[in-house]
Amino acid sequence: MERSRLEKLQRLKEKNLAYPHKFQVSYEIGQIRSKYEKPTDRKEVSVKGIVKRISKLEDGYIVRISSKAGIEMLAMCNEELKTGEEYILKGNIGRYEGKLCLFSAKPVEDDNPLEIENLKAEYDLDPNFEEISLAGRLITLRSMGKAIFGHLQDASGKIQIYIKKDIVGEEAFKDFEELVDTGDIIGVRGKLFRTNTGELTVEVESFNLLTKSLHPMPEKWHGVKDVEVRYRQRYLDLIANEEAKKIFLLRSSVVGELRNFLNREGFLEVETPILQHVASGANAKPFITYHNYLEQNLYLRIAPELYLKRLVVGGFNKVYEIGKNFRNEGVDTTHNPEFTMLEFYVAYWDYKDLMDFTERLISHVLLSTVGTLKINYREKELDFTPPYKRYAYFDLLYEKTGKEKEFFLKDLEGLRKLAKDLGVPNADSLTHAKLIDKVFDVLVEDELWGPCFVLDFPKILSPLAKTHRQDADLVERFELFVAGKELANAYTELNDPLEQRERFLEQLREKEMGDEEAMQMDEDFITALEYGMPPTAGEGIGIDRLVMILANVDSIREVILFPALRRF
RNA sequence: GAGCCGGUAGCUCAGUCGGCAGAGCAACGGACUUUUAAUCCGUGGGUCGCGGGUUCGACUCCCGCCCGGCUCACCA
Repeated sequence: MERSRLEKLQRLKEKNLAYPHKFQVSYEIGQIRSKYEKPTDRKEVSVKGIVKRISKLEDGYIVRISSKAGIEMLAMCNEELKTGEEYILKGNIGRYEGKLCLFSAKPVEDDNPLEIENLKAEYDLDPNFEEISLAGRLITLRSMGKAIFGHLQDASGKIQIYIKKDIVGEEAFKDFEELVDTGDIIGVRGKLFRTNTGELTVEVESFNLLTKSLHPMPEKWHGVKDVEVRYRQRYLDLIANEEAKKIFLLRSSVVGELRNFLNREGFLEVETPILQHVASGANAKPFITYHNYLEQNLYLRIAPELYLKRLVVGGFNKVYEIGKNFRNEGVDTTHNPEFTMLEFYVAYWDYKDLMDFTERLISHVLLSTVGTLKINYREKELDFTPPYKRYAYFDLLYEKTGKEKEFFLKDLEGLRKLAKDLGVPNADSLTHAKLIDKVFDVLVEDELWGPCFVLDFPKILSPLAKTHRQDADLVERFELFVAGKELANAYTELNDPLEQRERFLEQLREKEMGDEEAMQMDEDFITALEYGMPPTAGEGIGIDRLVMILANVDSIREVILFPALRRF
């Protein structure tokens, strides 16, 4: 804690001004901005302006340009402009932190450019001295002597405040100067106006310090870069780094739109146990915990699958759950020990119905969050316009190796040799199923860039999927691949309890042969199947990975608010 | 778990060959009533991740440990 701030807090306490219980706000910051700032639809325009200030970003420059009369806006530009020079800039009109901004701006010759005033008149409305009260964290302060400017911020946006000695009075002005720091949370009451440069601003008539920050804020220009601070103290990341905040707002709207879509399609949202007696439904190592009263070990679920299918047995024909799964495995850029999955099940559908449905679901999420089906990921385009390409599992392997399905399923030693030649680690000790999986991984997965379905997996990889109607070696299963990563996994569900028991037994044999991730037998689930589960299809979608793709980030930690880290 | 890279002021980062620990922002004092990465003048601020070792002398070289990043292995 910083000593000067503690001393200020002490004085606030003496004046009985510290930590008030309530401050009435008339708007959220983002609300008042959207009331007076119209959406821009990215129209291409040319604007005339004088360059006032240039700031370098990682990629290009952000430029403040001004009209002759001093009205200002921003421009994002890749070319280096000269301060003080007048340019005509052509670009797409948008907003950056609420301010009008010309994106992809390029200097051009144009005999009929707009004035900044024209754009402002169109998109930025006159607040007409509306009386409002707002609160937020004070993130910048610019003292001019007898007047002070600053910005208040919350997750919805930021807004400028203007504190004038004449207006707030001698004593309040002195209090502000002596007791308020950047980082404090303050409430203001006053009139909305626009400054000479055109920025929406609260002319403060009175203010209250609501909460003192006892630590200085991260640096305003560079933000917080240290990932240890960003992940362990995510609140600082959210305050200081606009990009980080945007990712989590995006994540929230993705999850919201998934719910909207599924609810509209007649699905029922349910919650199933996270503490389970049997860790099954996926191939993974579980976390083990202990329940004192029950006097037994429980597992944190590795998947909700077997419980959701029990609900289909119970007559809930369309169910879904969005929730955490827990897997006691490595941590890296695509794996966090707890991660969020959407799983849904539909009675009387098969996996082909699910492919069509997946295309509709993804389309809905993309259009309602990022607003387009074509996005850039890692410098390459991803086009989610349906239909996605569909490839049969063994066709992909045949293309790469010239070998047919029989080779992979029957010639274990030949397969083992192929795996070794491909450099698959521990090829000598892997089980048959693992070998196929690894070989597919090495040969094919990275190349599945555009969204595509891989379908008809070998049965030995899929203990819960129904045998293929045309080929007893296969199951009716598909995975959706995007950017070389598995994004969704789905199949026609195995609903024959006798066959399901055999498949579990096969898994137990795999476990004995050294596959630690082979599935556990779930007798209670088989009992449920014995009562009869209708023909059903089910699917799981990794929410974290979906958000990674939409946010164009390559680490799962960027889309999880508090990712798993070692205790410091 | 292995290999490589990193940890220096509240934040972002420099620190040469082993020779007094640096800048910008933030903070503190002062000027400034439409500024906006405000500007101008001045001041203070360090367990150089932790612990050993080498050396007259270590942020710097060596060893061990902690934390993180990337790559790999396991996994979605």
